[in-house]
Amino acid sequence: MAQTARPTYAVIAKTAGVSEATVSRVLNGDDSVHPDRAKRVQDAVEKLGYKKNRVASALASGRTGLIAVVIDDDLSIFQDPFWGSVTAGVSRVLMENELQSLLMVSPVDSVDGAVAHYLQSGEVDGAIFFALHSDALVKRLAKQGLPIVITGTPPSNDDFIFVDTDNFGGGLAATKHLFSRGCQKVGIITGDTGLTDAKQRLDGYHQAYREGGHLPSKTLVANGDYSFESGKRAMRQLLDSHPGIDGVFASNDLMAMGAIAVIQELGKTVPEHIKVVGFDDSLIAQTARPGLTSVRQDVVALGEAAANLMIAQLAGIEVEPKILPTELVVRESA
Amino acid sequence: MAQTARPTYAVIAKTAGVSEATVSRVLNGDDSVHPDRAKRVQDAVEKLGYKKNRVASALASGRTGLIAVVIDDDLSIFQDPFWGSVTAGVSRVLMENELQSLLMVSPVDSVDGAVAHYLQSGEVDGAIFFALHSDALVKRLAKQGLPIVITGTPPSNDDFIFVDTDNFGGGLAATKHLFSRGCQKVGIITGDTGLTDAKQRLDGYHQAYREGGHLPSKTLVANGDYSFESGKRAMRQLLDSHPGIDGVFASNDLMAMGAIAVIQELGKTVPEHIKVVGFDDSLIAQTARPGLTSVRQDVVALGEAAANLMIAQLAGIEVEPKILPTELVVRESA
DNA sequence: ATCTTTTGTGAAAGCGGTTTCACAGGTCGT
DNA sequence: ACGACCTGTGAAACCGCTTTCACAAAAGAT
Repeated sequence: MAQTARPTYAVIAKTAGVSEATVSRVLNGDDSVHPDRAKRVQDAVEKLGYKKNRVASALASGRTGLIAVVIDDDLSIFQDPFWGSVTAGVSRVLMENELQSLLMVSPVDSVDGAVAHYLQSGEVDGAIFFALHSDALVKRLAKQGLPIVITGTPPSNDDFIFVDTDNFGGGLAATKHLFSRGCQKVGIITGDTGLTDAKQRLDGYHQAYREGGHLPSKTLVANGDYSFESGKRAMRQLLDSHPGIDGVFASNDLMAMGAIAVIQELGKTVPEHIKVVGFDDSLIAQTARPGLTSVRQDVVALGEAAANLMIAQLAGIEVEPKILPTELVVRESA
Repeated sequence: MAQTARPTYAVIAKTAGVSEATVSRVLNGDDSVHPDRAKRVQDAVEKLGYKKNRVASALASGRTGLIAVVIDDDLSIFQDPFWGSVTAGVSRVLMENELQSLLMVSPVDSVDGAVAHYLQSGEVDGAIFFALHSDALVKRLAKQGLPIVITGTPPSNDDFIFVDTDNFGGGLAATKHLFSRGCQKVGIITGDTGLTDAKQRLDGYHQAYREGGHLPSKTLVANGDYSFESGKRAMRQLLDSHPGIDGVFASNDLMAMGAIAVIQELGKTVPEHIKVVGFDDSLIAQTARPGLTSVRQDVVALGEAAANLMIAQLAGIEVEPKILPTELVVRESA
C-alpha cells in the first residue's frame, strides 16, 4: 500500500522535455518517434527507474495482459499432480510473452457464479479452461468475443480451440502392446467415461481389439474414476468375471497401482500372471516396483501448447485445435 | 475484445435517478446511503446486468484485488505435486475472499527481473512466495510496504510472515518411530540442506538421537536432493558405510522410494531387513507396495493458511508465522 | 426559536496511462 | 515557386470508477 510514490508519465515527460503522448509512444514501441527524442525518453525512464502502472495502462487500452486459468475445483485437483504441471507450463509461456496467469480454482457449481462474473468483468484478455465438464459458460464467453482455449477435448465439439493429449492413440498403443506381449484377454479400467479423455482412451482400447482381431467382451470393461480405490474395485470386478484375464490397461497410473495391489493380494504377480499398463507416466509409474509400463503424456507441453494457442489468438492468428502425441514407456509391468 | 458494450456507472446512475457517487457507495457497501435509494440502485444493477469493471476500480482505488503467487521455476515444480496442491489451497481461499491469485512461475535467476518488475508495478495487493532460496527480493518488497507471506520457512529469519509444516517435529517423529520399532542404526537421507525444510527435518532426526540416547554417526547422514535418483544414490552410500543399517528416514517419499528400490535390488526386504519412513504422505506413499510409512503434511491446508495470513494482513490485522502439525501415517514399510 | 450537529447527496477532481486529432515544418513533384 | 504529402509531435479527451469536499436538509441541543 504505502509504496514509495513512483514516477508517472508527467515526470518522465518533463525530464525528457517531451509530451506524455510521446512517452507513451516510446514505451509502446511506436516507431514514429524521432530516435533522438526516443533516446531522451528512454534515458529518463532509466534514470528515474520508471515502471509503467499496468492498471492504468489496462484501463486506457482495454488490454489487461491477464489470462484466466480456470480449474474446476473438485477434490482431484488437490491430489492429482497433473494440473499443477499443466498450469506451470501455461504460466511459464505466458510470462515469456508478457502475460500473466490468473488462477481460478473454483467449485464446479459456481462456474456460473464467481468465475463467470469475473471473466465478464473485463479483467482478462482471455481464458484457458481445464477439464471441462460442461461448456455452457464457455459458449457464452466465446459469444462475447473472449478468446478461449480449452485443455482437454471439450464435451460437445463446438469448434472451440483446444489442446489435448492423443488419448485415443495412447489407449490404442497401450492395448496393442499388451497383445504383442502375448496377452489374450485384455481388460480395461476406464476413468469416468463422462470425461472425454476417459472415453477416448476406451475407444483406443476398442480399436486395438478390432485391429488385432481379438474377441472383445463387455465384461472386460470396468469403470473407475481415476482414483486408487476405484482401480482396486475395478480390478476385483474384472477378476471376478474373468479369472483368466492376463492383461489390463488402466486409464491412469493411479488405478493401475490399485489394480496391481489387488492382483498381488490374490497371490498373483505382475507381469507374470497379469500384465498391466497405466497412463500418464507419472512419478508413481516411475517409482513403482515393478516399474509401471505407462503411456506418457507430456503435461508441461500440454500447458505450453495451450498458452501458445492463446497467444496466437490474441495476435489475431487463426488457430486450430492441437493434439499432442503420446509415447509408450515400457517398464517391468508389461 | 469485442465484448458487447457493458453499462457503466453513468447508466446505472441515470436509471436509478441518483449520482454516480451514490452508485459507487452502494456497490462498495457504504452504509451511509438511504435504504430507498440503495434499493433503486440495486434494482438498476440487477436490471441491466451490471458488472463492475475491476480495472477501472483498481485504478481509482489503488486496490487490484490481485495477490501474486510466486514460485521459483526450477524443474521440480513440474514434477512435484506438492506445489500444485498448495497453490490450489491458496487460490480457493483467496477466491472466497474476493481476491484473485496471479500465478508467477519464474526462473530463479530472473527473480530480480520480470517478477520483481511486476510486483513493483502496483498491480498486486500482496505476494505469497513459495520455497524461497534467497530473500533479497522479498526484503526489498517488504520495505516498500507490500504485504508478504512466505510458504516454507525463510532462510534468514527477518520477521517475515510465513507458514510452514512442522518439519522438525516430523523428522523427530519419523526417527523416533524407527527406534521404537527396534531399529538400532537409523540413517537419514536429507534433501538439499540449503533448503530450510530439509535442514529442519535433519535437525529433528538429530534430536531423536539425542532423546533416545542412541549413538549418532556422521556417516549415517547422506545427502539427496528430493529426487528419486538421489534417494538411490544416498541409499547406496549408506549401505556402503553401514552394511548393518536397519532403519532409514528419507526426507521425502520420492527418495524413500529410491531407497527401497536399492534395498530390494540388493536382495534385502523392507521392512524386515531395513525399515523406511518417508515424508509428505504423497500418493506415492499411499500406492506403494509395501505401503510407505510417511510423515503427512497437509499441503492444501498449508496453502489455505498462507492465504488466510495474507487476508489478515490486508485487513490490517497483526499476524504471526504459523507452523502446521504433521502426523505420522504408519504403513508396512516401518 | 436559534444555533450546532448529524446525515445524505452530488459535483468534480482525480487515478495514470492511451489514442485521436489537428497542426507545424519539411519534402516532393512539376 | 506553389500546392500536395509526409512526419513527428503535443493538446486534450477519454477509459470507468473512487473519493474528497461542499452543501442542503433533517435532527438535536439549549
